[in-house]
Formats: sequence, structure tokens, C-alpha cells
Amino acid sequence: MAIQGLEIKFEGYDTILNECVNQKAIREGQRVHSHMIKTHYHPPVYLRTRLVVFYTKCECLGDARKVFDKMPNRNVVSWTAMISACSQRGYASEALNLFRQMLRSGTEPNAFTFASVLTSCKGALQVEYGMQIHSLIVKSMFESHIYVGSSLLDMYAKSGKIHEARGVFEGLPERDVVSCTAIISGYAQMGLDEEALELFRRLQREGMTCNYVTYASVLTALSGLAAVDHGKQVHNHVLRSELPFYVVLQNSLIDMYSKCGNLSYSRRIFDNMSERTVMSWNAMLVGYSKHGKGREVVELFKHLRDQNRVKPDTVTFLAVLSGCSHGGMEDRGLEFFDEMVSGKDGVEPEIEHYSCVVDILGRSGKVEEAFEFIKQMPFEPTAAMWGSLLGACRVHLNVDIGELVAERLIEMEPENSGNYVLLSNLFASMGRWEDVRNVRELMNEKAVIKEPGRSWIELNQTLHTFHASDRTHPRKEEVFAKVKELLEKIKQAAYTPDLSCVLHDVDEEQKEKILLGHSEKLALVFGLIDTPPGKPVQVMKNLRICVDCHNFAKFVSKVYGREVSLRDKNRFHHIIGGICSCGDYW
DNA sequence: GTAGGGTTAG
Repeated sequence: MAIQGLEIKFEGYDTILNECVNQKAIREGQRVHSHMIKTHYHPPVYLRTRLVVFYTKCECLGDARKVFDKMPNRNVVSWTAMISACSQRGYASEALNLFRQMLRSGTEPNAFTFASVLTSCKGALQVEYGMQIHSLIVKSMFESHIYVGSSLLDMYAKSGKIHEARGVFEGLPERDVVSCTAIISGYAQMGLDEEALELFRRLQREGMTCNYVTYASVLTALSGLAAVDHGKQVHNHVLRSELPFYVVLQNSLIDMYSKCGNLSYSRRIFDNMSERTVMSWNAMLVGYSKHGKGREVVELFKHLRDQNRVKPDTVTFLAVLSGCSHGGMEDRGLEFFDEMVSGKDGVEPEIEHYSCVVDILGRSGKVEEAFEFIKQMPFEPTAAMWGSLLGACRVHLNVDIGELVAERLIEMEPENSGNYVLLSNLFASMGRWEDVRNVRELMNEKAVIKEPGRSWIELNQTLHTFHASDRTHPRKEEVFAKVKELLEKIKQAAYTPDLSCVLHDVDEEQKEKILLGHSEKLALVFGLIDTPPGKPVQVMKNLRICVDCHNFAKFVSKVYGREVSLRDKNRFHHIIGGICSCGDYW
């Protein structure tokens, strides 16, 4: 592509630039552009557009913008190329500004424009504008366009409006792998894992094609559900289909197996990878962290530092710090944090890392230090931090700081009933029963359980879900009878219900009944009924496990000689012979 | 000429 010294006209420039776009030949394209300037050639709109496209494709957004700004007339392609480049690089407000200017200039958007601009309308605030764009789309008859439709449904899904997303999806005249994947991952990203799985299975029956993005999305849902039987099926599909971007899928598989309780499978995949990204390391570190394997976290992080291909990032340090906290490696955790502050790996601590340090200090009994740490840190404390510290006060029986902390926490979140339970637990563990009763008074009437508790267990490829005091499960009678039988046995082994976990204004007998109806107990008991004696049982819960249920599970493991695994919102509890891997701190 | 979906976190 020698152009120097040649007399070039439109066709010549056009051909060469097109070639440069295809080959991403940045230098060559820049020389073509310079040649135009040097020879005082004034390119027509078409060629200027070609330049804009060239620069955006070569990720030279600034140069693209310069050409774009100098254009006397702009067409839909140049506008769209700019909007799309901004959207793809995460400059959402710039993309929206350009779109507004485009409308003002009188240029009609086409399907390409709508599909691009919607990418910049994700989130609770932007979706308002996205909905206005939606009505423009309806007016211009692009609603059924497959690219526009999938971008539209993705916008709704990522803004928390999953019903609207589903509506757009159902209204599409045809479906393809992208629109199907977008709606499945929409459910998965909102934590609606059962819905995601159900839809995936339905669409599969209806002949949907899957690619690596589809499987990655479904694996996210299966991780959430800890549905290991389904996960293994997907793993088989992946192995058979020789999909591209296998690293992404291996990362998802590492995550899925570890969240299903099978760490050794995760490690096997990790060890056999021919190429690893930072996400591969992070997924493995998170796995160890959630299982309370502190030593393994520290060891793997050392490997990561020793190899020079992948650099740790902010998520790596979250995994490492929370791994040290969950795994009883508090001192190492504090050292890692100090190393972050000193700039050792070039990752600056953010508020989440500070939150991990609060956890670490609290767990190791340094409650005062944690309190000071929160007061001095360069961020506003979050409710989660105060909550973690209040938990520490309960375990380490520090009622002075506990009351101070609870005051702030309840001020921040007066409606979160979980906070009152924590405070009630604290007073109860100090034997201050009058105060336990006062907490009930303190709890204002608006306090609600944010998210209803739900527990489930996977047996023979079937998920059995239980809610508190479940009256809907087909085998509820059998489950309730077994709960009573169990209760007698473990009471003989000195189990006493922890009534401070119930804040309802009822008598003690009622409180005990409410406790026995907690979903994790029902799921656990169901697992005992439906599996042979001696076999390990694994139960999942969508929230943090309650103090009484944790204790209940410990007694069950001891009295019935069962290994019990409980996966709650934050971590795994592996209970053997009445002893839990969390060391009774979570 | 310009376009849509994905993996790790707490």
C-alpha cells in the first residue's frame, strides 16, 4: 500500500482505508489521512465517514472524534459509528449526548443506531431515557428487529426490569442465540437462577442453539443454585462441542464446581488450563475463600505473584482478604492489606477491601481496633461494615461497642429486621434478657425481612426448595414429623433452641415453633430422609445462616454421624462431628 | 460503512 507521491483520488483512498479497517493497520491508515491533509484534499462525506469508522475500529476514539467534529455534514453511519464506539468503551453519557445531538440535527437513527445506543442505557437512572428511546423504536417500527430487540431486552434486564425484558423477548418474531442468551443471563444476573434454568431448558427443548456465551450464562445460574448435576451436564455439552473462548467457560466451570461444594473438580480444571486469565485465578481463590481454606488461598496467591503473565487485580485482593478472614489467617490478611497500601502490586485498596479488614479484625477479637479502623478510614462506613462488627461484638461479648455500633446501624437501616436480630443475639449471649425484650420494642413496625429466607437441596437432579414454615411442599407432613423426632434426639444431646433469633412478640413455645420452621432446617431434614444413613448432606440458603440453625446442624451432624455442608450467602460451613469449618464465626 | 448476549467480588 505505497501511497507516497501518488496522485490519489476518491476510489484510491476508499480502497486503501477499507483495507486498513479490515487489517486494523493503524499506521497505514494514519498515513493515508496525513496524505489527504498534505495534498489539501477535501474528502467528501463518504470518505470522512470511512475515516471515522477506521479510527473507531482501531480504537483511536480521539482521532475519530476530531474527524467527526470537522465534518460539515454527517450521515447516519458516522453518527452511529461514534455512538457505538462510545458505548462499547463504556462512555455511556457521551454516547447518549451524541444520540441527542443526532436527533436534533435531524438525522434519522436506524437499527444499527438503536442497537448501539441502548447499550448505554443500562442502570436505574439511564433506563428512564432508554424507555423514551423504546417509544422512538416503536414509532420507527424497529421493535421486532432482532438486534434492536435483543439490545432492548438486555437494557431492561440490566436495569432490573426483568418483566419488561421478558415482554420484549416474547414479542420478537424470531429468536436467535443472542436474544435467547440475553434473556437467560438477565435472569441469572438478577439472581433469579431457577427462572434462568427453567427458561434455558425450555428454549433448549424448542431447539435453541447454544454458544459459549449461553453456557457461561447458564453456569452462573447453576453456581447460584449449586445444582451440580445440571452443572455436570453442561460441562459434558461444553466438552463435546469444542467451543471457542474455552478459557471463559473454564472460568465459569471452576466457579460452578466450587460453589456446588466440589473444590477438587475446580482445582483439576484450573491445573489443566493451557492459558489462564486473572479471572481464572480469582475464581479459584474465591472458591478456596468460600470454603474457609485460608492456607490454600495464601499458597495460590503466592503462585500468582511468582508467575509473571497475569497481574492480580482488585477482585483478587478481595478474594485473598476474605479468604484470610474466613480461613483463620487473620495476621496474613492484615499483612496483605498493608502491602496493598504500600503499593506492592499496584492495586489500591477500595472500600470493599476496608470492609474485609473490618471482618478480619472483628474475627480475631480486635473489636476496639476494628471500631477505630472504621472511624479513621477514608470512606463513609457502610451498613454491611457495622453489621459485620456487630456480629464480632456478639461472638466476643463486647456489649459496649456493640450498643454503639447497633445504634449507627439501626439509624442507617431502621427497616432491616436482621439488624435487630443481631442486637438481640448479642444481649442474649450476655444473659441480658430485659434488653432482649427491649430490642423488640425498638424494632419499629416498618421493619421487614428484606428478602424471604429460602433453602434448597439437590437430590437426583431435582431441586427441592423450602420456605419458612413451608406449607406447600408435597411431603411437608413427613418433613415436620421428622423435625420433631430429630428435635427430641438432639435435645437429649444438650441442644437448646436459641430463642433470641426470633423477634416476634409471641410466647416461648411459639418462638420454638417458628425456629423449627426455618427453611434450612426443613431442607436439611428432607436431605436426611431421602439419602442413605452416613451419606453427606449439602443444603443451600439464600441468606446468612441463623445462629440457631447453625447450632441445630452441628448437633445433627454429631448425633446422626453425618457430614453436613451448609452453603449460605457468604460461605460454606462444613460440619463434621459437631464441629464447623467456620469456627462458629460467620 | 455503522449493530445485540458472557466468566471472577462482597
